[in-house]
Amino acid sequence: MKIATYNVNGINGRLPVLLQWLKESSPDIVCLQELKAPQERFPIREINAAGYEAIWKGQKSWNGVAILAKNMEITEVQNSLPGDPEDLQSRYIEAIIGKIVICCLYLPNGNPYPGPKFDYKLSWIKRFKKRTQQFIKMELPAILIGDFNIIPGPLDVHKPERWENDALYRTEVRKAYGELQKKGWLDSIRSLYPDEKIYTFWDYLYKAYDRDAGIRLDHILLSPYISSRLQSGGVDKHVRGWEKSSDHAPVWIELETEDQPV
Amino acid sequence: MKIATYNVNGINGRLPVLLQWLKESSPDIVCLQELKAPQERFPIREINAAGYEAIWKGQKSWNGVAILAKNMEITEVQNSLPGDPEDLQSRYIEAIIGKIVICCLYLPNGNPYPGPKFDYKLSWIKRFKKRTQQFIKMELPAILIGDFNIIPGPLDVHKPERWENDALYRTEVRKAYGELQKKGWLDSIRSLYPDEKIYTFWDYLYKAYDRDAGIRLDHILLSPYISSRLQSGGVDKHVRGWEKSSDHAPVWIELETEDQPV
DNA sequence: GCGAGCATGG
DNA sequence: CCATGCTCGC
Repeated sequence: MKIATYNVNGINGRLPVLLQWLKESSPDIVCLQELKAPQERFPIREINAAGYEAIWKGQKSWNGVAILAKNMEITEVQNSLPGDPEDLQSRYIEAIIGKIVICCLYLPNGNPYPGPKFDYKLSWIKRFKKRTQQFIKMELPAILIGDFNIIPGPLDVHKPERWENDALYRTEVRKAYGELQKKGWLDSIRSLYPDEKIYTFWDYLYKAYDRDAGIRLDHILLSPYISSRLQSGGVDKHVRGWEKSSDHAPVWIELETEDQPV
Repeated sequence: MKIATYNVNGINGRLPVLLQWLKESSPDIVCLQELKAPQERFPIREINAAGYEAIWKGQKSWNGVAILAKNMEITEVQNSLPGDPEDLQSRYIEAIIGKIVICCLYLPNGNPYPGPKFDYKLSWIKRFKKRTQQFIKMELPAILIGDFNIIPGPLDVHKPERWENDALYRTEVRKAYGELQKKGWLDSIRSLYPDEKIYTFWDYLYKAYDRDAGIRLDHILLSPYISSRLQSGGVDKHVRGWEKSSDHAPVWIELETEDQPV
């Protein structure tokens, strides 16, 4: 089973690219971030026509997340991150698909540091950790997947020194990312490629993609009750080079299907 | 020789459509209106690549006119309508191409009526008539071509009654258009099709093109010293139906070449 | 650089 | 309905 995440940076402007990628990549489950469209302007007809069911949480202009699945029922569990009823940003949607909990997230960017946006990022992470701990306690096969807006370490950034005081690389958020792993969450892509520079985002500015001046922000974390099923994974880097592409590239993993011989 | 006019409604947004039409229609001389681009953002490279030389007068956001020619030298004579140095709108450009004077115009819309915009339209027309009289007096082969923002008569509008108090159809402007003809200027398209409903513009709103609820605004007027060479003409109406088309359609005529037997 | 809204003009 | 140019966020 192939599971992917793609920060589309505008679902409607990105539709041709998204459909092209779905066609060539054929993932079973896809998490999307930065829809940048209100609930009623999600292109459900075109997504259906491409063979996918979907749930989504839209928002005008900003944020917005969705979960797509091919030939599988999607049971929505949450369409916002629990823990703060005043938080109206559409950054989290959670579903059960074929016994797996899928948590699709678009974690706040947090820049500029320091400031209220960074504080919001930290409090969002705190609420998120609380939620993820519930899956650990319940011993559930669960996947945390999406744009974390966290650069985990020096292998995940072209020039680490340029990012020291950036909210994506601050020690506080990298520490939080490390703590998730201590709790048992496996960074699937890094576990498959422990020593390589890997990026999932290249800025539109300064010809960042041409220079391969990227960062790794999009992650797929596996709970201990599913991580043994990890078989392969990667970044569809070439998609970033397409005409009218997002500034992110899709990231994917393959999981062994449950009823396969061990 | 084929001479055409096309109100492109944004030269840069319209470039694919314009190039497609140039390719299929292959006019020798083309007048464009509503470039909606400043002088430095006219896509001269792409126009050259399509086989055309060009002169143009740009303006940020609004107006803007150009003259294109294939395999002919363009000698710019005016890049604004004489008679009012305070008028900064880019609505007129005049050139000599192969002994013919080409006056490319984008006459003010004039709505709402009554008001200062309508007054501006009338004073623009007055200055324009003065200029055109000079060509008559000099007995020159000259062509007045472009978006006149004048509906000449009831054959040129789907529902005349809806336009009675519109600046495009007011008696003042229709009278001015009639006076041009009395001075010898031939409405080439109307002279070829004296009895037909002919439109060159269909509003983007209310599915005007589907309903054929159009108006005729784009005209090609010939001085007495060239009008005998008129052979054919028409409206490339189908272009209005293309994806991402302008709200106007191109209008063209064919002139007998000078050295042909009479 | 490139989304998305909004204002403005037609 | 559409094009431009502005602001904003990343």
